[in-house]
Amino acid sequence: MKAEKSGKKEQLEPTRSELEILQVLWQYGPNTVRFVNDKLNEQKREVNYASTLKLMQIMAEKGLLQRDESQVKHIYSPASEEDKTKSLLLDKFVDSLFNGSVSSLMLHLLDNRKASQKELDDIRKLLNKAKEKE
Amino acid sequence: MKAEKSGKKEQLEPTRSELEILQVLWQYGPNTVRFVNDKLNEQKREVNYASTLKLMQIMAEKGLLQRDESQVKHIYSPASEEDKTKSLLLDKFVDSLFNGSVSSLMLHLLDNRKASQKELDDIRKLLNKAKEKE
DNA sequence: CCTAAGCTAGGAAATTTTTCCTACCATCCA
DNA sequence: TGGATGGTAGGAAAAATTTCCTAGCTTAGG
Repeated sequence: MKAEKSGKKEQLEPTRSELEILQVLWQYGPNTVRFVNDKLNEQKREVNYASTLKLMQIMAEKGLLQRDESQVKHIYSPASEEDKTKSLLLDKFVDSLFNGSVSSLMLHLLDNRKASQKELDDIRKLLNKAKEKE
Repeated sequence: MKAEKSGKKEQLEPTRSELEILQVLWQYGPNTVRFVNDKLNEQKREVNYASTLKLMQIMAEKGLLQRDESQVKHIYSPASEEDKTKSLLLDKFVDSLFNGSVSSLMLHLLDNRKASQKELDDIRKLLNKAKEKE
C-alpha cells in the first residue's frame, strides 16, 4: 500500500485500467457497473463483467470512486472532479517527461502535427484570453 | 508477452521505472549502470544497484536500450530517439486523457497555472513560427 | 411460490512490474 | 599472488495490477 490508510484524502493516481473506467464515468456520468462494463467493451476492449466490478470496488475502497448503495444496483461516480484528476495526471506527465516545461511539451506537439490548424487557432485564442486576464 | 519476438521493431512503451532510466540517459548521454543508478538515487529515489542493472538488462532485451559490451563496463544508450519516444508517449497521453484534443490539453495547462508568463510567451512564439511555415 | 436473470462479494490466480540476493568473473594494486 | 573492489548474469520473489470463477442474495415474471 502506498496510500495512507486514513486521514488526508490526497489525490492518488489511477492506474491504466482505472483510468478507462473513470473516462466512462466522466463521459456518461454516474452509472452502474453493468453500464460501465458495456461501454468498455464497446469502446475499448473486451472485459469480463466480474473484472470491471472488482476494479470498481477496489477504486471505491481506494477513494477513487464514490458508491451509492441505496439501490440494489450500486451507482458509482468519480470521487474527484474530472478537471482535478486530469490536471494531476497532466502535471505529473509534464514533470516526468518535459521537466515541467510546458513550452517544451508544446514544441513536441507541434512537431508531431498532432495539432490541426483549427486546433492551433483554438490554442492561440486560449493564449490571448490568458493574456487579457493579466 | 505483448511484444513480438521478432520482426517489426515497433516502438513500445516504457514502464514508469524504465522511463526514469531513459530520462537519465537522455540527460547525460550513454552511460554505465553504475552511473545511472547513482543519478537515480540522487535525483529520484533510493534504488539498489542490482535492481537498476536488472531493469536495464531487461530494457536491452526488449529493445528499449542498446548496449555496448565491448568494454567490461557496458555502456547503455536509448535505442530510440528521445523525441520519438516522447512523442509516442505524448500522443498516447493526449488520446487517453483528452480524446486527442491538444487544445483541450492546453486549456488544462493554463488553468493549472503550470505555465509561467515566460512560458506563455514562448508558446506564442512557437505558434507564430508554426504559422509562418504554412 | 419457483425459477431465471442479474447483482454484489470474496477469493484466488494470472500477469506485469519491480526489487534484490547471490554466484561468479575481471581488474587493480599492495 | 591474492585479496579487495566493482562489474555482469541469473534466479527468485515481492509487489502491484488485472482478471475472472463462483457462491449467495435479490428481484421480476410466470
